[in-house]
Amino acid sequence: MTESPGLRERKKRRTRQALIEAAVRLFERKGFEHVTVAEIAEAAEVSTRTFFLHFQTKEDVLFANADVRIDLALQAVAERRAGERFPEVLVRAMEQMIANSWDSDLTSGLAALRVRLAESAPVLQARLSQRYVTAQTELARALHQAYPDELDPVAAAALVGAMVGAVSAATLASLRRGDSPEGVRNAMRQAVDLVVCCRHRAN
Amino acid sequence: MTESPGLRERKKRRTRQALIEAAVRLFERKGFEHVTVAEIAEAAEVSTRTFFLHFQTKEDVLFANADVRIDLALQAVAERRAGERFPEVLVRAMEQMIANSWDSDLTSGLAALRVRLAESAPVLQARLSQRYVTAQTELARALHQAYPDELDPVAAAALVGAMVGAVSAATLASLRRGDSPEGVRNAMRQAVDLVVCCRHRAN
DNA sequence: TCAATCAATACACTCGATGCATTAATACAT
DNA sequence: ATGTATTAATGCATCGAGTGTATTGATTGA
Repeated sequence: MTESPGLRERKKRRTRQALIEAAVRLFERKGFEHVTVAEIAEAAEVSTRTFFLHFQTKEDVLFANADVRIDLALQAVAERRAGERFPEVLVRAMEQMIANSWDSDLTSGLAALRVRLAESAPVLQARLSQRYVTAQTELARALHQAYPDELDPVAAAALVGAMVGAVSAATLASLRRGDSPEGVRNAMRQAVDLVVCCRHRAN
Repeated sequence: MTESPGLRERKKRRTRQALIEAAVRLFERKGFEHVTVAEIAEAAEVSTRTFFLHFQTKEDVLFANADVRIDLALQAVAERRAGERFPEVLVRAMEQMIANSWDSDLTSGLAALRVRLAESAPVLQARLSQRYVTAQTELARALHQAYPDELDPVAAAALVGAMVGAVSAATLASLRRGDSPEGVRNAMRQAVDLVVCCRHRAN
């Protein structure tokens, strides 16, 4: 499937990975605000300018590869089956995002780190929040376009907002409480169930 | 009620107001990113340093006096009547916030301006999102403390997240669509109704 | 082996934000 | 009225994030 990436591309990915690991290590030790981009670059043995070649901002290094999650949700909407109603589609989209969170950020502890760091770094907290709202917005637009007759833009936004809002708030609360990855995933799933009101499902 | 503020205090408020008005005017004309703090200060005829004496960041000037809204919601929870259940309390809290939005930000067009500016200014978009999430978090904690036996922290977060998520998403969508203040308020109210599921109310 | 591409670098610069010392106007007590 | 304490506002120096631009040097493909 993937054409072998070539030496240049491999080296690029290596420096990117080195930057991420250096950043995470330094953030863990000293906190987000007390680490400069220059430090990160030095620890990764590249120039400061190179950091900004890979990441738009200092925060972005903590959200590397996280955009995939939104794409998964959009894909779930795009690949809906013929007669499927939008509540089910929305739930499937959320399940995709939850599964991906589990695989990439929850088990690795990255999600927990982000929330911990955000406690004391307003910029990071803002960026974290923005990601949820952006996901909401894009998912709402996709859902509106998939069901244009039944969901006007505002109704779609409200529906998706309730869902994503519940899940994100539950996730944050669970992470802040220090729950295990399994606990966080349970919190996410229960939030989904809460919004789907009267429908119960097996544990 | 309010002890006459005194000359010093009045002057302070005047410079604050001058900064706000200068900032809004410049942002409207040139966009958020293309206005420097130095420009704002110059337009308000104060020094750059003075700007940061009144506002923590360049974004904050667009959210002046907006923290009152969260306090109103918290107050609604604190002043709940004896036998009241949490769904009603939450709805009342939301109605407080909606009413305050209407009075201060919606009719003045400030809310619309913020959303318009946020389109092209990532920092501003992040800050805007952060405000919603912060409101969620604080309201959830208040509700949990008000009903500690019936709502554990995560459940409260999910419930409040659904409500605030729905309202904020609907608000954003409505503002982006260019709705009138009345239209936006309607969108907010419908979002509340959506979350309260099966309960209908008069227009 | 030559030319094209592109990741990484160096350097200069803008701008947001903070610390600190100073000024001058207001507030307050005698 | 007069002296003293506050404190809003200022000036100056500095840090750190982020960008524009030109350059170097290693990979790529012919």
